[in-house]
Amino acid sequence: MVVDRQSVSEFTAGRLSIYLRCLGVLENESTRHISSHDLAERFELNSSQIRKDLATFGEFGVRGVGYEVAALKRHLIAILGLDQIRRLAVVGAGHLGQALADSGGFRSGGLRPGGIPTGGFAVAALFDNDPAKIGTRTRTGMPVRDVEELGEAVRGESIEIGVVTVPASAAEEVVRRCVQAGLKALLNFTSARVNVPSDVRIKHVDLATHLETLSFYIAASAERH
Amino acid sequence: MVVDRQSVSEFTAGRLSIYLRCLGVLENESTRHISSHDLAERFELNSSQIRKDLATFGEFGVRGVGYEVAALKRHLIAILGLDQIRRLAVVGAGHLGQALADSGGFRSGGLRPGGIPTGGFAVAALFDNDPAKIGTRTRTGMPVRDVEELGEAVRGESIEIGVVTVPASAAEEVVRRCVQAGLKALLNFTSARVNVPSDVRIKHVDLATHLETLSFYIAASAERH
DNA sequence: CCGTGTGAAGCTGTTCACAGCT
DNA sequence: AGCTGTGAACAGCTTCACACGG
Repeated sequence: MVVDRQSVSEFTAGRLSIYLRCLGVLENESTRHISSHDLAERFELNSSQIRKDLATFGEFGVRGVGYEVAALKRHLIAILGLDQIRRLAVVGAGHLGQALADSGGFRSGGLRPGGIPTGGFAVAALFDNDPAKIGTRTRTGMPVRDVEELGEAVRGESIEIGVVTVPASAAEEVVRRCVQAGLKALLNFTSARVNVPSDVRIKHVDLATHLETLSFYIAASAERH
Repeated sequence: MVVDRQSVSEFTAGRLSIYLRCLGVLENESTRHISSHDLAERFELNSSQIRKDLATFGEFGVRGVGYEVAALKRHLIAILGLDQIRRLAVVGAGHLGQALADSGGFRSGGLRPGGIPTGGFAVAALFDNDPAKIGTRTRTGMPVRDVEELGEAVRGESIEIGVVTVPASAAEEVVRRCVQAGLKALLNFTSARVNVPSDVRIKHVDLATHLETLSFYIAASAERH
């Protein structure tokens, strides 16, 4: 099964990640097989959508039976590229950047049969441009490095993903640096909408907008003309 | 203009927040009027979409002229319910929860003509269930309170939005408590997909899924059958 | 007979194009 | 003449329903 990954929608890609999490739960409960219908019922998903999403990448199920939990989980790990550790650079050593660096990334793949972790994410380095912060360490001891070293670090330390946690006013400059450094995927926590070349993926996690959206739904209609 | 807010899509609501930010930039540059076309060009948006989104809530523009920046900004602030401070409770005093509490919420509305802040978000309290953490303070001095006090605090301190930053395994229990306490909007940072009653809004900000989605797009197709 | 994989139908969100107001 | 507001066309995502394989 060959698919152009870039043509897969973010909706689908995001759900693959959710399915992976569900399968992890089932595996812990020693469930060996599951049908799309039962999976949907159990985790409040849609069974047709599960089948469609999976069918994009191959034929993983058996008609009349369903899917084998462990095998499907392995496939999803491979499809999502989680069978290796992916290294992150956090740029911006403010409260949020330090918190993310200290949380140590995320274990995604779970454990292989032998108990060996299969992959996930690791924060490889934390950067800032403030001389007062450079050289200090976070609570868990991760050093704050000069953002001037970013390009060098990305190339020398196999870093693939940039996490941008600077003030909005610095976002454009920092994203430019990340692209320049060769990062192909960025997670942007600022409220700035920054443009990147088409071969770079950027995801916006804009907390202000999320809160404002919630505010919208709980607001009484009070607009006066 | 009367609209059932619940029927407005999250896409539209999110864009209103983005438009508000754009108008803030224009206001700082002393731009008085702008057409949907120029607004779209300037911030890489779509002009038809801007007009459609705004038209949902009223007729804010003048044909042949465009929109008045200050007036439209005021309308958006009212529509988004940002003409008052909305108070947040952060539940989970780990790295992320403390970082969010210390970042002090977000100023959304900007300044009124007189320089008075118009509104935004304020972190009113931080909770945890770990006796070792309760009673301690964050870097900026915010106290960590016992999650048992949540209901009382929500009712007594006009808290409207809950921010869930606990481990995934505790998410369901914490969300239940938030709903019980009377919170009508939740921002969930855990990877657990939790169900809430239909009168409560929940937004999932699942960092693991965001990273896994990025991983998907940068992964070489390596699935072996 | 059961459940997957999939074309077709349905629905939602986006873009187009123009009538109508200033 | 210029630009908004809006119905109609379009695109993309979701759901349905069933043929097919086990």
